[in-house]
Amino acid sequence: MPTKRTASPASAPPMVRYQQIKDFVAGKIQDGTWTPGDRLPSENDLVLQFGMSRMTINRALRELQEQGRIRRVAGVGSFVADEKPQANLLQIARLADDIRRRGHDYQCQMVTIERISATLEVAAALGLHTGESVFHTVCVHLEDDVAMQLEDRFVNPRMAPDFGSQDFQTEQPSDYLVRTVLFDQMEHVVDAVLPTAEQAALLQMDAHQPCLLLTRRTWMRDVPITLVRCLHPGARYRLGSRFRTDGNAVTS
Amino acid sequence: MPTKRTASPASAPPMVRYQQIKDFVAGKIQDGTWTPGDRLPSENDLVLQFGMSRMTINRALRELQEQGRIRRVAGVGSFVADEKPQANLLQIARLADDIRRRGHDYQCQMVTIERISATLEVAAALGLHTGESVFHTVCVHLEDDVAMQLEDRFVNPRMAPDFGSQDFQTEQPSDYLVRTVLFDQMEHVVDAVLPTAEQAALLQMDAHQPCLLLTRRTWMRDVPITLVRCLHPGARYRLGSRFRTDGNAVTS
DNA sequence: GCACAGTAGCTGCATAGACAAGCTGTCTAC
DNA sequence: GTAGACAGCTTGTCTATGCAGCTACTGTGC
Repeated sequence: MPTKRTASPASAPPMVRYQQIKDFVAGKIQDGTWTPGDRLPSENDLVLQFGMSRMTINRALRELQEQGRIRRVAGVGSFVADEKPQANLLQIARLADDIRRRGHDYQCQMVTIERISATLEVAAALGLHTGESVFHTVCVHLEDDVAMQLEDRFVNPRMAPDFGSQDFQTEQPSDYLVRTVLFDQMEHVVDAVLPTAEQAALLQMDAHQPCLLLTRRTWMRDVPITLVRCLHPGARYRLGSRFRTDGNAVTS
Repeated sequence: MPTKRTASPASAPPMVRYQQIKDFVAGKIQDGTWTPGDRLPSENDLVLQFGMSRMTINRALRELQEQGRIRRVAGVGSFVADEKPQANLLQIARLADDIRRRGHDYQCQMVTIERISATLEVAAALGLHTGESVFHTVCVHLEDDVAMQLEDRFVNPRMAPDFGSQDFQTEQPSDYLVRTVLFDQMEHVVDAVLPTAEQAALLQMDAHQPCLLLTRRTWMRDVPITLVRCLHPGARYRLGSRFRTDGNAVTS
């Protein structure tokens, strides 16, 4: 069959074929259809299913492996990787998992759940106009009853319209967003700051001790999704990353 | 011509063909034969030069682009990327360049250059025995005469035996190391701390204001090269990174 | 001198086929 | 029953070729 490039409407991204496969697989993983350890269809299965060349399928899966989303073993197959979505960068994705992995008790205290008018700063960060309505949550993450993080989150209602009607006693805001909203871009900024008196109280710490402030923003196709400010007592938390210059994360 | 895979001796890495091209190009960049902005041979040039298929050349160059080593423009050509070795992560590589890029004045004050016996902590970080000799430098980096970073560095003399005999008035320790010692692995840890009185004095800051402490270690083939502790006044400096989940760095 | 169309060269993507190499389960010879 | 050979499936790599889309240059007509 001769190559027949599907003409791409100006509205949508070009969507080259290997990207379609990447999105297909990433979507299955994202929505939970395929879970860590599951076996993916073989390259030849996907060739038959999508009618593409094996080289195209191969490129898609190879890039997914480079991103750490899947694991491939020659002679065996491809499998959904164990979850560490952003392990390549600062390992912040899952404070809760991190705490549990160390064998400690994790708890989350919701402090605030509300819908407010965006301040100038929040509006700018989320690409909205000042005064537009945004979701706002505040919660404290505890390790063995010691406060590790004060999470202050703003969510663009255009990207997560049902955010306000969730029960955040059973599921954390971050887990809900990860589960329901895909993102393709992320920004981290790290500051060292002193907490306000109120923040220090919520974190059960001395207001004169320094904190790490991690500000994270995420986007999908250049549309902002969420702005989170995570405040960590400096004495209790640090950020780290280790990697090889060839781009592969260090496994140890 | 039929495919004729060159048998790989057990001693050497497999050296698949696209990797040969990657090494060839990376080597030319590393040794300075090709400098940032230089145009690479076109894919077809390399096809002729190496006698490989264009798809093989294409894969090599595409992966080099994903690593940020080269820049490719459809219809124009491939070029050596402007140097930012670790731009994918925290953008810490070159404080001096960063300051100059913002159009400000940069200066470096050497505070200490010495050879000392490794403390327990330093020995552990550099994989040496306590009491072994290590190089130690301290310097302050200034932006428009304002202290931005206090750099406290320990260097493994096995990896950089001539480090002690350099003239650090003309070249910074970090530049000398980047120029002479390759590394293939790097670790970053970020803390929020209060400076000691001595540190605060060197940084011309209030000792009660928080600092970002960035601790970086580098390795070559699992042998530690250097341990650096960079202390930044929290009010004057922040760390940031932005990236796409498809692995490509965000250009803006 | 200038605007514009044509063209050559480059990267980006896709294909079909082939061989290599690793793993697993089966089947046979003993 | 067990050890070893083998077939079959998987991923990894490479080739030769083609088209599409982009950019820079060049020559032509005015």
